[in-house]
Amino acid sequence: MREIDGTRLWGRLVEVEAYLGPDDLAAHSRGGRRTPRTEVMFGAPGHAYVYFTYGMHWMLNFVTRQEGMPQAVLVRALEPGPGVGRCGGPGLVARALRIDRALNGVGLQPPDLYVIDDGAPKQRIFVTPRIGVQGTGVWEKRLLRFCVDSPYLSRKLKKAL
DNA sequence: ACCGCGATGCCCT
DNA sequence: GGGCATCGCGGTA
Repeated sequence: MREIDGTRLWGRLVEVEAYLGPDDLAAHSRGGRRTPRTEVMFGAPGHAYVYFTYGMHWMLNFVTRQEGMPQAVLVRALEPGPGVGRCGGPGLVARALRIDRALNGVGLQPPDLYVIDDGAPKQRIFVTPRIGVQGTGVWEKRLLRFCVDSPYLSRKLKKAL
């Protein structure tokens, strides 16, 4: 959920991935790498980790663990709320919700960026391996992608199911 | 439907 | 200087 100039921009979480640094070889924080980019992940939970990749895409993550434990959840797909564009993929999520470097490190609270339980019915959660993490040994097989059955999943995940 | 590839800039070695 | 937690296009079926 975001509130920009009094208007709400939101989507319902349908697909996420966990990155379990420092052990996780697919995580930016693997091996305890603490760099200007990964710094936010080493901080307190409940903050946004936003990074830039492929020269054009921003990725939104939520820091999840206590200080010093650099783990985060990547938001891969949302069911778009009213007036929100397609969110089926992490790059599209950031574009649709107008997320960029300005949100890196911010605490998850209104109005800028936050998460709520809107009371929607609970759904069964499916797990699959993560994609785009080749070359990470056992970590590319771990079931660290979590999703619900939804028409708004990312393209690659639909393929994996 | 599937696959291959180019875009494009920043991070880290 | 290599590679990247991606996306959409254009080609082949």
